[in-house]
Amino acid sequence: MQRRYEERLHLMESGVNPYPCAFDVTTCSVDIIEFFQDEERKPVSIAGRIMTIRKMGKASFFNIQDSKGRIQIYLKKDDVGDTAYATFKLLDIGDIVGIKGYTFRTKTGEVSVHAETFELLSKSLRPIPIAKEKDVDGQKVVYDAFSDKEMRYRQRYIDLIVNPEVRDTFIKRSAIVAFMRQFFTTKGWLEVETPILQPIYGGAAARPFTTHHNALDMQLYLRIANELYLKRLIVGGFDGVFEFAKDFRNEGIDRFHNPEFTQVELYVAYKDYNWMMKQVEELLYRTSIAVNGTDTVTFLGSDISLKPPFRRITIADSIREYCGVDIGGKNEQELRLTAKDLGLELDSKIGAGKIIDEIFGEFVEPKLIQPTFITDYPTEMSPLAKEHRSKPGIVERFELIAGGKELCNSFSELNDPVVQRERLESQAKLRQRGDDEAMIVDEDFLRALEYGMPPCAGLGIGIDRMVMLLCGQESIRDVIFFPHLKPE
RNA sequence: GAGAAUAUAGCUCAGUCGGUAGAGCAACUGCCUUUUAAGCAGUGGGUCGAAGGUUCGAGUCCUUCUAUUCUCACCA
Repeated sequence: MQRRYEERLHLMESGVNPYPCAFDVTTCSVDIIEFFQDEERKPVSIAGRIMTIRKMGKASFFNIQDSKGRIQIYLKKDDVGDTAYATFKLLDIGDIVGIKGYTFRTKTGEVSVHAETFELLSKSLRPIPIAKEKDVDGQKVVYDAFSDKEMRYRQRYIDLIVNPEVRDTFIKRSAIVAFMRQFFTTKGWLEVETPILQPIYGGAAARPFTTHHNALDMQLYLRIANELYLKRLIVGGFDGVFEFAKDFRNEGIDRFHNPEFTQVELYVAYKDYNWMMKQVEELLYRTSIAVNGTDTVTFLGSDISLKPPFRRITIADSIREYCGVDIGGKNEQELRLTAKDLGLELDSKIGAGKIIDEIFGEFVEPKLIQPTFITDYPTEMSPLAKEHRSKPGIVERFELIAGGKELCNSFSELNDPVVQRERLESQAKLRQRGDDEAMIVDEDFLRALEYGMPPCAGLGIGIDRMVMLLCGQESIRDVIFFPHLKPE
């Protein structure tokens, strides 16, 4: 590194600006290769980072990498002159250069750029890890790949330079979000923004991050969900609203959880959860086709088909199917015994709904690899969902499970302000008993409902998990640029 | 929060029974005008994650700490 600092000074002394302002780029690596025609000496101007250098005395080959890929450059002393060639010899892997020249094919058949002039665009002072690759029978073999996961996450910029598949994943993530946004927008729904700093957090069962507003001298929370604000907008008269939202939950970290994560929430007036299931099927299928060109993805070693319709089964039926026990009509005590028979150790504080959720999460969910709508949850587990139109004690709610993990959560939204108040107040009681994930009574939200909210279907989709599924990535850290790590 | 594993050169990794630190690539110096893991000859490069301890002597054994990875718990 010391050497490179000296080189930078040396270049400046010899009249080369190591950090010029701009360079006129006319094309990119993959376009040159794609549109190459042998008879043609097409003039090009291209820029990128030097990734390999092969010096052979008075001529050299090197590869540059731009945002699309790599291309080989041929540089000959006779063409660029003694001074320029001497400057070239001072360059390092990692430096960013601009080249003007023309396209040609080498003796060994590689489409390349014959440089006529080149210009240093940015001097790199730190060596980047070099991964060399070789074609063996058409397969790319990579040697000495930059693979230390901690460094890859801490210094994602290097990961992106050195490991092209990482870049591809994030490009696909962007395409997924762009497609979903277009999907929602063309249906006529409005993209909105709601507060991240909230005086009362709500909309989910989770522990929040707290922060403090100095001027107002008040405690604020980073949102755990945006549900209650979006429903206020439905009260306000919008037919459909959605928000791609960073949410924050103060909980453990593993390969499915990051403390900040992205969720899209959607609320559409006059619809119910049955309608929403169709929307989810259509959305997943079309997104997969749009970004992958196929409706099948491979995740954790399983082929998953996203072709509608997805299987639908009630949570009670799913437990009957996978555990062979019937939970229908059982009270808390009976459910507790059932769970014990299945071998589950349960906290004595949790109620009937939570017991069902535990049984489901332990024995059913991991087995649901193909996309499956689990429907009709116990009311107790779902304080914001509307009572089922025909089944007592049950709400109109579904979760979509795929690859053994929850991807979406949705319900026919509860819009009876009196019932909603009762539900939140019983949450408050759970809270007093020590359940720090129980919800808080949000008086303004209840006031909004009292003015009248139309029937409404709501949906939340975990974007990170959806990207994992569609990209075949097995860790959430591989679909978030900068996953949370402890400080170095 | 619990358990297991890992931490050695810029990167990827060896390092035997405790005896003065090794390789490939990268870097540096030569040679080389169509190479592609370019080649050939030579050179330099280390607080062995941190702090203690045992020992004549520690990369290696012991203790504590830190970070990461994986699994489990909580959660989406």
